[in-house]
Amino acid sequence: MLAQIGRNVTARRTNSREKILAAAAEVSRESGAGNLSLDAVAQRAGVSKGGLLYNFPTKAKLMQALVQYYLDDYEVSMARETDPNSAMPKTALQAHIEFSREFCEKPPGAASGILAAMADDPHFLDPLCQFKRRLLDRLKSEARDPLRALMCFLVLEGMTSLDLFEMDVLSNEERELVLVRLAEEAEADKNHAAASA
Amino acid sequence: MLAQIGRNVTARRTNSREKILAAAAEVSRESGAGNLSLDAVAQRAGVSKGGLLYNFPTKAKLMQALVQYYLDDYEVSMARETDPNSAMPKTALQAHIEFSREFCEKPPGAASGILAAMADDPHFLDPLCQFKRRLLDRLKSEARDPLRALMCFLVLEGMTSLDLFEMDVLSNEERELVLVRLAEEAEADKNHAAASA
DNA sequence: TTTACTGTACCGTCTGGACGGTATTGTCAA
DNA sequence: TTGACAATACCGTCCAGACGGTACAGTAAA
Repeated sequence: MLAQIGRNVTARRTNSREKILAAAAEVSRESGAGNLSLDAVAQRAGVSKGGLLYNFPTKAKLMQALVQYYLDDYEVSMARETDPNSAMPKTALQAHIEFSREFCEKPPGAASGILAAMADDPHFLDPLCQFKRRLLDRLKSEARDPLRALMCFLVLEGMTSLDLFEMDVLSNEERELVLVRLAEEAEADKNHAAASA
Repeated sequence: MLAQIGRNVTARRTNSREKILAAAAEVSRESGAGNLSLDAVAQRAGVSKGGLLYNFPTKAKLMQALVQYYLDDYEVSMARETDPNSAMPKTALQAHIEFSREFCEKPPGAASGILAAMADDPHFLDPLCQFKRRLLDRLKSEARDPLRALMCFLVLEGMTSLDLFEMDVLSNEERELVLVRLAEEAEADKNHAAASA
């Protein structure tokens, strides 16, 4: 019977939530961040509108979850890459560079949810703002030269924002060139930190 | 005095158009980029809805004008600052830095219209995308080192995108530090170009 | 007379979300 | 073990209101 599949209640819900979140990002990308309707999301997610509202009681809750989803994803990656117990722990800057690369290589508009949230109410981006500030502080504190760290941060910020808007301004070669250059910078920082330790 | 200025028909219209464009940006900022309604814009601009639709027959036309308005502003500034006949002609990079500084110093969300256009339909940003690509090519061609130019471009892109989203990530000091650093870079480029000429 | 509007009334469509229902699973006393 | 009840995870329908856009009559300046 179906019962043999260990699909317990929680897993069911979690699955639905993720499906809905992914669907919301897709719809946002396709119909414009400001035209995200619950009906469209529900349909795309293969869920009824009632089911959608069950998981996210209001549209605002959905938007918040969309931002949080992105943040959690980052936080997990960052923790994993910089884990001092791992074989090759990275510095925060190295991890950030890697994450930015992945961000740009992801299917276009994977983070369109962020835009949808912003379109609805700019305050939904407040957690993202605080997150970025904390990240920047960490990058500055780990670097030889805080200004360089700041510049690196902004370069990546520029790159990812172009990507977020799906503005194909940079070629792949240009992107790669920049990432390699930043990686060198990060490597130098790392060696410096190791030497002075 | 003011009456002596022949406020002709065109000027009247132009005035209305600018008032509407400014109002649209304000409304976009206040109610979220995706919640820009024609009624709200008309009210804010002190224009009837009929008058709004007289100037911009459809919402799409308004959005396009919003983007074009920003682009024209930039183009005019750029032409003025880099005019070889002026006393102190700047390089494109120097002008771009200056423009980015002004962008960040403007009243918050002066360019929210861009976000509103994007929220409605991402394709409205196509002209902006092409514009950025042309700018980047110009910066690269004028610089000693194309990669450095690209990095400078991205730093400014990151700075202005944070500003566009009204994410107060950078302090004023940090912004100034970055701007000064970029200005030095641009100055070095300029001297190099002058020496090799 | 033309231009550049104002003001009002209206229409069709879409949207968030409230609501009532239902099937499945979990709990727990008898 | 079972039967009553409750919680979970949805489905499908409905509706008041908002929105973009149209139509049209009026007006004030050039």
